[in-house]
Amino acid sequence: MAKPVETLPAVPARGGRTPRETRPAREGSDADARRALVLAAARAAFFELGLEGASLREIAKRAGYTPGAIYSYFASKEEVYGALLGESLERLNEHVAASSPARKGSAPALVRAKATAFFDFYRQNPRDLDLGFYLFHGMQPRGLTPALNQRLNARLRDALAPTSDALVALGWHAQDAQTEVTALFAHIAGLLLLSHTGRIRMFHQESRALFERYLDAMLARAPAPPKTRGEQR
Amino acid sequence: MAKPVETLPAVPARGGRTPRETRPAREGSDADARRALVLAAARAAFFELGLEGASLREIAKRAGYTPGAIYSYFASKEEVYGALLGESLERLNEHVAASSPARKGSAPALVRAKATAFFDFYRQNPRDLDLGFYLFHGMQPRGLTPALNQRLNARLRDALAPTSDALVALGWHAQDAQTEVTALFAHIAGLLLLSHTGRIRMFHQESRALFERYLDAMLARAPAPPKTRGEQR
Amino acid sequence: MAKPVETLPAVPARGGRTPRETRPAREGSDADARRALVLAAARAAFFELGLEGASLREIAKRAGYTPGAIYSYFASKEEVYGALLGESLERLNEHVAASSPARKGSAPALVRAKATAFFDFYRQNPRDLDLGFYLFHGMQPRGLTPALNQRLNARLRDALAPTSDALVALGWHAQDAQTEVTALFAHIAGLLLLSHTGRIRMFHQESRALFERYLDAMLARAPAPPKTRGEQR
Amino acid sequence: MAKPVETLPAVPARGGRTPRETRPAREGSDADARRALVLAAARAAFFELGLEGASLREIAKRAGYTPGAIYSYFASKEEVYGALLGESLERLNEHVAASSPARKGSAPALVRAKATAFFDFYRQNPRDLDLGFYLFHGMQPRGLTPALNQRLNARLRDALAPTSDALVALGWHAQDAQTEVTALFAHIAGLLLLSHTGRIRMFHQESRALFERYLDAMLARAPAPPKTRGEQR
DNA sequence: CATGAATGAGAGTTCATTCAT
DNA sequence: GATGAATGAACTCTCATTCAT
Repeated sequence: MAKPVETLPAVPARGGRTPRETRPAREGSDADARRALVLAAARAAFFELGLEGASLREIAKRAGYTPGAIYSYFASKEEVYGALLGESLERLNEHVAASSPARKGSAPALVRAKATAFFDFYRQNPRDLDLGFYLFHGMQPRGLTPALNQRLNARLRDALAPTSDALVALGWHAQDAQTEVTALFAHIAGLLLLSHTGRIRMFHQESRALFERYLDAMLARAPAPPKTRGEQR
Repeated sequence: MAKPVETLPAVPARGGRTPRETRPAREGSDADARRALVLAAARAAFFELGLEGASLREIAKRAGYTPGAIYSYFASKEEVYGALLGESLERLNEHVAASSPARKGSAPALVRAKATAFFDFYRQNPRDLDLGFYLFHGMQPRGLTPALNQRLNARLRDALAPTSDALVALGWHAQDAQTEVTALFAHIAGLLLLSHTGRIRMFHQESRALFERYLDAMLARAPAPPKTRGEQR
Repeated sequence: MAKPVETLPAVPARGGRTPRETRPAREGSDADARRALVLAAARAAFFELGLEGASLREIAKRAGYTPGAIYSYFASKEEVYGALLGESLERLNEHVAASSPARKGSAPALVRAKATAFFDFYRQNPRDLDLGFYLFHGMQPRGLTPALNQRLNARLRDALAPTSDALVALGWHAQDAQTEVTALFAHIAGLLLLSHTGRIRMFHQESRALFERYLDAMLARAPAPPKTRGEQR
Repeated sequence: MAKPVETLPAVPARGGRTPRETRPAREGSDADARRALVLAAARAAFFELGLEGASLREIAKRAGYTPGAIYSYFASKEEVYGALLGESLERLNEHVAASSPARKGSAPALVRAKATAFFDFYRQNPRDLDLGFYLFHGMQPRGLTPALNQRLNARLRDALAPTSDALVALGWHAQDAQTEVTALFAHIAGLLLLSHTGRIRMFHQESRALFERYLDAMLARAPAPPKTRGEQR
């Protein structure tokens, strides 16, 4: 429900000093807040201008810093992006993992729960969808090291795994399950693609209904003879 | 109709220079062919590297030119991109406009024809989808002037209009129609999003069936009492 | 005698056009001259300011260029230094290889010829000695890639080899010969060290006599039982 | 005599902090020790990385400090280098001044004593030779102010003066004496140049014999009619 | 005295663009 | 029409230095 990431942690007004008596309580709290400030500024800049379009100077300006100051918190521009997207996928992971159907035991309900968690995450945090842009497109922009790209891709696979596993438990072949999950992800991405670009506003409200319809269709394509548990994975 | 800049002459096979002895009657054909050569090179470069990732030097190298030579044909790098995407939207426009149902007179068939034309265009020309990347995402990257961005957005709206009009003819409110069309476009974009990035391969073959299912669902939501307002607009 | 490297190749005054009729004669002659111009500017800058002290901006300014223009000729600042020192060692190599004693057959005369060639090269081209500074000190400054460093070290070894071989032919053990050659090199470097820094001027004229005295002492230390030729190398 | 900044207190073993309970009587001794700690760290860093290659951050890290803390002891990075080299020349000065021949009265013995003291100083403290690198080369690197450079040069002249004076006492013209001393210094520098770079090891043991041979040759060049001017200066 | 945050200048490098030839 | 040389602005990043705490 809460959007911890989209909500900016209480950032002290620059220059506003933390009272002395509360300082030793949590060491590094200020630093964390400032790091989050940079991340928030970077998130906005990447959102509007893209990975390469958003210069470090621009990010710094939005955060109220000099470019050099960013390097107190991150080793490189790429690492800012990596921290942002990595943390986003982490939250997605947790969100999907935490979701479970109201009635236990029903396999289709499990699939529905996982898939809906997936959808809802991006519905409630549309900027995270945008952040993963290059990742989802399989792009390799100049500013992104193959090493980081692979690390992020692995995280995305992890996030998709629970839904895929649920489908396998429902009787799908592993490969088909993966295909379906990818299609699902594509659907979500497409459905939300334009819903936050200012192109249309009202669409956003309908998107969930459209998604559920899609989900129903997918579940209706369940394999005819449900396999006995045991050989999945 | 189209501005000369936006017209794409039949693109010669890359590297296939028109031999001098077969110079066609029409003066300036050579120039057009070379212009097209540059555009083809730029299309490939933009596709692989993105708008900012593809340098003019890279584009020129692929076209067999020096960077300076590009300026014989285009005023700026941005204009190369604009010509490319503008022409792509032009072709989309024509493709959608040319489509019509087998049986005339049936309103749903018209919608289906228009929507399918839309889908097939991008299915058959996935690179055009990728080219419109920044446009579809509402981005404003460093290398793209707001003026050009708006011009391109207008073209996209034109391309979406026929389908929207067909829905209105079917009885939808204008605003609802536009919403549905945008959703349709988003669906297409999402469906095709991952189909050419190497993430999955088999999905590509299923995408049309998935699209038709989506289209059926949309038509099934047609407004109860078909209005007789005729053709507004 | 001639100092081809220290002498600047006839560089056309910037903006002075080469007459048209002479242009097709030697393609690239202009480019070579300008490359040499950059190298000469870099040599001077490195000499006065050191490898890290001489900025690309400074080098460019001395050459009458913008920093970016340097990259038309060299891929990096390090490559400028590498070209400079590499070519210097190349000339040293050739100079030593070309030297031979007046009377053939005398082994000590051969050693003397090789060693003197070595000494004279740096005596006549003192800036080359300075250029190799980091190399001779075995330093690994920030601006120098290990790869380049190794390549240059290999070239220096090649230049020292003829003298070492001559000593081996004289009857020294290979390892002793190498030690002596290194000592010789150190002596040369020390002797010339201050002779071109403006600290003293007249010393330069005496340096050769001092060197010959050192050389005599070295030859006087020749191993007692001269080995029969055959097993060297 | 020496400025407090230039005085080097007995350098504590790196990492060996003086325990608080043994705090010596003299106030400020702790501060001096910490200052020396910084100097020792800087010496090592400059030795390995050069003047510009060694960042303040690196120096501070080796001393167990943050960069800002350095400014409690030195006004600038340049001043650290100045203190280091200045103190080195000071020690050289004292070492040469303290040396005297076994048998008093012999003028050549005095020269030999002074010159040998000079050589031995650098033989026993090769890092000091390396530290004076930029000075001995007459370089003006980016990080070195002309003012400091001149101050250090004056100190070097002071250190060379006793030997030069001894030569004058032996009958040389003042100018010739200075030339000889500079040559001597160059010889020392060259002889020791490679003895601590790992290039060769055994050479180090021979260096003194080679130096004495050189010294003999120099003394043999003594002017024919020894002057009786006594002690000028 | 020492820290951690921040600055501003400057580093090497890339790139769209211009222009004489 | 095309080239090669060159520019100038912008980029990411480093570093000596300052200062409130």
